Amino acid sequence: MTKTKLRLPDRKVKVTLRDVALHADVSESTVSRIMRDEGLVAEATREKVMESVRALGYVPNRIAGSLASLDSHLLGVVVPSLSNIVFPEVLQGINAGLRGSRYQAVISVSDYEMDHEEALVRGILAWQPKAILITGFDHTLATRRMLDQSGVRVVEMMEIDSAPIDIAVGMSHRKAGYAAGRHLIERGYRRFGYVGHDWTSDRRARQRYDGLSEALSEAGLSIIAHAIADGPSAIGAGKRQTAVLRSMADVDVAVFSNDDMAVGGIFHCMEAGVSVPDQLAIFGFNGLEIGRELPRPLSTIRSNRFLIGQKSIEAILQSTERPTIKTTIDTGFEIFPGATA
Amino acid sequence: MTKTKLRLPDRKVKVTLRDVALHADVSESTVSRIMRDEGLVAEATREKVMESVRALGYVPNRIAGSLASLDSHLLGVVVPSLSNIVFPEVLQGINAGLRGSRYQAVISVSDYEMDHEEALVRGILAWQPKAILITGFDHTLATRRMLDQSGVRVVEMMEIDSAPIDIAVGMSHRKAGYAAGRHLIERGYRRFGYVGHDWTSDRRARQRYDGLSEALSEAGLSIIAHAIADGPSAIGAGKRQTAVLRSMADVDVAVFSNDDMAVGGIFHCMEAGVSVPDQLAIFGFNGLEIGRELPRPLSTIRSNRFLIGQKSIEAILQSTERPTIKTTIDTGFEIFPGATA
DNA sequence: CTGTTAGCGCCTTCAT
DNA sequence: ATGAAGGCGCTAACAG
Repeated sequence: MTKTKLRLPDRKVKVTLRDVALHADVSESTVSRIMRDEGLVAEATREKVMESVRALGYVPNRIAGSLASLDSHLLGVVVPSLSNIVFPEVLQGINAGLRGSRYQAVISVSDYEMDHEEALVRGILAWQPKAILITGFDHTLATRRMLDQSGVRVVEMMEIDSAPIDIAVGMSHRKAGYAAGRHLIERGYRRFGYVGHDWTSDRRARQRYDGLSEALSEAGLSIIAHAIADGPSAIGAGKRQTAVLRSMADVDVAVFSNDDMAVGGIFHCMEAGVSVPDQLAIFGFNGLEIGRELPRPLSTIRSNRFLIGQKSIEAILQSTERPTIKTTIDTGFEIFPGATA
Repeated sequence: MTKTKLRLPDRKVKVTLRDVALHADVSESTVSRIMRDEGLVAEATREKVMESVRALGYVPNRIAGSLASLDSHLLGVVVPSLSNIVFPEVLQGINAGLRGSRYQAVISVSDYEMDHEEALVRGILAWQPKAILITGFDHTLATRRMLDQSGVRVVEMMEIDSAPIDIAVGMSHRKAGYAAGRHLIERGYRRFGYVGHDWTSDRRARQRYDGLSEALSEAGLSIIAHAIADGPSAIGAGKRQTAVLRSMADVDVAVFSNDDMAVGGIFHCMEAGVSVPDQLAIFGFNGLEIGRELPRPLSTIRSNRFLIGQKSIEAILQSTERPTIKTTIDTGFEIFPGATA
């Protein structure tokens, strides 16, 4: 038996930069430069090396790379949910903004639990991201402190009614609620009902409600009946709570916490033979596709979810160092008159 | 001026394991053990160290940790889209399955572009994940080779009609289409129309169509009219194509590529005053909430998206080493009779 | 129960 | 245009 050093030769041996360097008979740094196409390299050398790369099936190890360069090229993203379609839409905007850049988003879902969010943020920071995009202003104290002290860029998405840690990108939900109120008052509605879902986890719905109340109050009006579902927003919940609302008071318009709930309201009216908007007007929030395609387009407020994601990325890429001044970016909203109110 | 060594003392100096060790007057490995709570440590030492951790605001660097331990605890996930709600639902299942485990999912979106998917997979593999969950069986040759050679666990999600690289978790779309056909034939329908969307990016819709055709063919029937939208599935597209279909032939049932399209069909009928299912029956696929809450519940086939995500994680966690045998997990489907067909 | 010693795989000066 | 040397921050044996 020859004196060969024992190795584990089989398939699973991961091939490293060094293996490529040996195979191509150049130094590791040359291979490194080529893999990152940075610095000058002779065309002949490059080809020789790339051949070795292919031959060995080399895949660079970004973990080692990030450690050495102290730059992970990672962005952390935290959203509360994926079942509410608005958040996937924000993610699409993020994705679109990231195309072509060398950054990579790492998405986490908090399920509307602030403690879980805290754990997620801690876990994300451990990956040394260049930035964190998080939903809203509601975080535990520890989360806020971690984000602040991390020194990385922080975008708080969806709303702009508070002071951000670094950057806020979104719209004023309070103003949206107010605008809805003004709009409906001008259209002659006076007997307002409200159909909503659990506010404890969705403070922005609450803010819209507050804005609505303010507009009504200024006009000497108020919301005369409320029907609130326990759980998250959903079509079925909207349907059931609309029935509840109608049994409570004779309202001429129902304002919903969002389009999902409002679509449920429409379906209830269809089933109950209630004419919309003559007997009951319906107003939502978000501007989802389903609302637009209903036989009678849903009256609602369009929020620009995709734009929020996109602008967030733009803001970060503009400068990956956190400046001393805080930024707020208003992506606006727009009343969509529709035909249900 | 005293002879102090110049440092950059300000906030941004990242604190490392070593800083904590020095501060607490223990060795680095002790701190390391405590941070990972692994191995035995005296309670007194632990507290002393944790105090230093808090005092310094130490956040472990997982990049360095992963490099040293050769274990990233990362799972790569690739879905084609987030706008089609079924994929967020799969992600929720993944998330649920991951809760409590020490793995973290990194999600990427291919936008139904196989070349982009290839780039994503390459990028993910560079992070040395323990597994990759990818959608479907349609990948570029290079993607397939990378996945195969990587040696990591690979789950191909959503469908099970082909041989997987490692694990397949999903349902037979061909059988679902076939079942829909049988069901509708038994209910007496004979003049079949089909409303669909772009097949090139959604091969599973095509498989359901093939299954449907097969069932019809066995009964001596066939699809007598097709209306296909160019773009992706959407309510609006379903609505418009239903109008097209009705102008083409006098069908008594329209089978849709999925529930989004089918809901559009329902809306078209409402607007056009077409009675469902008497004048036109409508059948979808997926079993989305909206279908169930319609005044007349949508007849459809329930797929178990959440379960697919969950089972995929289970399969991986069961053994993070790729075995030689391939596994297929059928998450099934179920006809939901509804009231539109 | 705690410390020591080597790396993990790559990048970044700095030479040459 | 290329190479050599020294880390990046942490973990993994092994001692003790």
